[in-house]
Amino acid sequence: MSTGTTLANIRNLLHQSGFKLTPQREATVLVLLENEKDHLSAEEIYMLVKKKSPEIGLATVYRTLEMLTELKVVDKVSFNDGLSRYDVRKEGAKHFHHHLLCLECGSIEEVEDDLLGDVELIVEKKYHFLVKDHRLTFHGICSKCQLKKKEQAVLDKEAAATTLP
Amino acid sequence: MSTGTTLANIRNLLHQSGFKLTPQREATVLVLLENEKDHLSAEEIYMLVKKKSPEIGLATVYRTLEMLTELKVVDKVSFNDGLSRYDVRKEGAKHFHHHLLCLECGSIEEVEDDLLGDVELIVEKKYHFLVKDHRLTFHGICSKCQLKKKEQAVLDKEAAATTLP
DNA sequence: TTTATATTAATAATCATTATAAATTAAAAA
DNA sequence: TTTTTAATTTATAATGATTATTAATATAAA
Ligand SMILES: [Mn+2]
Ligand SMILES: [Mn+2]
Ligand SMILES: [Zn+2]
Ligand SMILES: [Zn+2]
Repeated sequence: MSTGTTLANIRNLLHQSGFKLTPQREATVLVLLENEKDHLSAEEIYMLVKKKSPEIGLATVYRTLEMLTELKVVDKVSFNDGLSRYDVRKEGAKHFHHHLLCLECGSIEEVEDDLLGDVELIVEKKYHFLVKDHRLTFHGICSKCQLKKKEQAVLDKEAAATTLP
Repeated sequence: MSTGTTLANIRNLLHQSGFKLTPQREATVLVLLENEKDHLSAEEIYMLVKKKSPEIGLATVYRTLEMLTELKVVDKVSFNDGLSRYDVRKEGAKHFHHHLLCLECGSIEEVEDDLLGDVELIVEKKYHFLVKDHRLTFHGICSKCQLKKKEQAVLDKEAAATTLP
């Protein structure tokens, strides 16, 4: 059902680049693939990998993530919360997807649409900058939190109506 | 000559929010204004502030930066180099400007153009996400480094022509 | 002036990440 | 197969950025 990145693909990519897919690396890759919608930190990945391979070391996870970032299997992203998070790059997608970060609940939604084509052209023409990649995150309020706020506003109004005559 | 943020503006803003502009805070704000094109880290700001007020403490700089971020006087940004950088928000500009990060030389160029209007509309319509702010950074090769690369390619070709007959 | 509050400096503590060194594993050579 | 070499890993120490703590100082209120 998925056109996405598979373990076999990644194994080939590593071999082509002169690396081997050790059991530790395989366990790390599997955790990433099993959670591809998430944006896990190194520590979170480490905890999940330990369930499969309890003997793995944190430094190995960091080294593996660095390698996977180098090979563009994952993208390292930062949402201004003081640590790096890792995002599996979709196999088909030429461009990196975008993010919607909710300022209320902290949720992160993914946007796969290719929205920056025109913008990149402007940047290349006007600034003579050769674009290779991008990072785009919108900060705002997710639909759930907008609803919650509306409901709260209704409750507040009712409460005001009963206390003040 | 500048429609930008001034010390007086910031003093007012602090007072409105119930803070005072202490000498330490003033020194920190001045350093930020004197380097508004840069993207200084807390440590770099601390070093510059120490020239004006050698007795200032690093924690005070951090606290001041946190306050200024809260008041939207500065934006806290991260370029995946492991630390936070601070960017003075232009007074007039409603939207946060964009960045061009060169993967060769590490330089950061600013893009003031409002490029995301249409994109934000799509996000609001399709994802029902209420956009408040954004972060957009392009990764690529700056014009200088493109030139350097071209020149190097010419030199390489010449060298190959003289060694191999 | 006395008292309360805000702010600061100095420093310790924490958290994420990287470096180091010894041990283990896998590949290559003999 | 044994020996040697290189790659990889684990455990742990070190580092670097940021945050928390605490006692001192400055400012405002009573
Ligand atoms: Mn993502
Ligand atoms: Mn900037
Ligand atoms: Zn939300
Ligand atoms: Zn460059």
